[in-house]
Amino acid sequence: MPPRITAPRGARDLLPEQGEAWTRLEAIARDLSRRYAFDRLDTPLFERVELFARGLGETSDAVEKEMFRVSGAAGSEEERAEWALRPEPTAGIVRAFVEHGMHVRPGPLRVWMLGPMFRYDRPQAGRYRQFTQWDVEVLGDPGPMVDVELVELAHRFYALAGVRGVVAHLNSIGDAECRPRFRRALLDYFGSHEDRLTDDSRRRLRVNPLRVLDDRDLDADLAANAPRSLDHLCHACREHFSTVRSLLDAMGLAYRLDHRLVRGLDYYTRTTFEFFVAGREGQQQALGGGGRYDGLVELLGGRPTPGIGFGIGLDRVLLAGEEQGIPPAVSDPLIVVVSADPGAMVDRLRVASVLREAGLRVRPDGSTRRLGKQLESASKVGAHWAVIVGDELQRDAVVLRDLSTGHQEEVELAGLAEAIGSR
RNA sequence: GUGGCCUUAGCUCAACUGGCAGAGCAUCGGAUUGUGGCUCCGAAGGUUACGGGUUCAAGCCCCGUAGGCCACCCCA
Repeated sequence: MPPRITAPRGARDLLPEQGEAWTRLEAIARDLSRRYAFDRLDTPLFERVELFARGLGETSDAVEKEMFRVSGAAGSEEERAEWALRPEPTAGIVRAFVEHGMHVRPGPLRVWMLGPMFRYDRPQAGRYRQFTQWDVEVLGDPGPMVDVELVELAHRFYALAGVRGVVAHLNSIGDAECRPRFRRALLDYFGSHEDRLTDDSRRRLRVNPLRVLDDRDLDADLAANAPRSLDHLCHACREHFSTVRSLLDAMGLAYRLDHRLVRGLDYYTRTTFEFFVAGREGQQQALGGGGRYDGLVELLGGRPTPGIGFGIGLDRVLLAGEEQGIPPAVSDPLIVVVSADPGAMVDRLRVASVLREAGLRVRPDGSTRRLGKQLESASKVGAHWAVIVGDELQRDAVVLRDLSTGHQEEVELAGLAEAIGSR
């Protein structure tokens, strides 16, 4: 026997029994996208490495150590890995925005996307090399109203998905004008305490001082006394953030200020947020996150255009739901068409066809087993109804049996779908 | 990328000190040719994750690899 081939590390199969739950989550995402007036925009699963390097920042973890690289066919010009599977959606969407000159479209562009993202890190529960994200982006809207609209949208998604106790962590990390000052303050502060930093943080201090705040090994007092971005915001950023906060309050949306929330990707400016189940913040289980990126379009060669968006990890939402004991998703009632006559294949197909025409969910039993076996099998696959095709067909009728009660009666074919639908 | 724990049938797990690889559930068939869920009988299902080593003998001991999980790291 040849060696067995298994799924790639960190990638999973979606099994039939999980399908309904995924379909339900995706349906919520699609419906909310529609209700909040976002239009669908899909970009390729892979892009040039250069796009992510420029967009997310050379020193971001996503680029520095998690890039899932792909190359062209052996012998092709692209045999060297020049592409990478997308680690996040924003860079690709902004690339498309610039490439297709979408800045000339009327009004801010509001788009959504749903699909797999890839990061080459070490898998763990809730952390996969391929994971699915629902993403929304708004380009050309400086806010601050839209900032709050997005936080509200995310909250609504979690509520509909049935995850309770989701809390938004919020921060503002300034813009091109004030961020350099904040950066310098961090450099001065951590530079004078360099002996108390981990090796990793010392390295970060040189390449990206903001991310020292991400270090969870940071001594408590060192962290508590560290410069806060909110204290270094320029006037415009301070105004922006203050309006965001008052709008959140007015909308009754709870949030927690998190001074250490700086986000791992360099493109963020001003408002940043991450969503957690309250009390589980420490366990690397962010359910979603996002923020404003007012400089990214320009960075990728477009005209200066503000942007904001978020991504929600559906895998983790599903996990959180399971942990909270959310009842499993149920599918539509199933009807199985059975017959004692092995030759009645056409009859079974025709009856099934009639029911499907009426929108019902039907699987005909194609076997030649005894009727009892067919009914048993129907029960086991979870059918609610059995339609028994037999001699009654000469009178244009079949027997409709309720598999949960055992009650059955002869029903005219013409009224069968209605008879099922009315119960 | 670092450290730790784990891997036996589709699933959950047994297998004494290194001595014939098993059970329950699930699947399929029969008892029962137009009436299921219960019961009884039977079948099928394994390179014990993979590769090597020690041994008369390895699921068990040793080494390596892969995968899963946990803690880091980071994020969704």
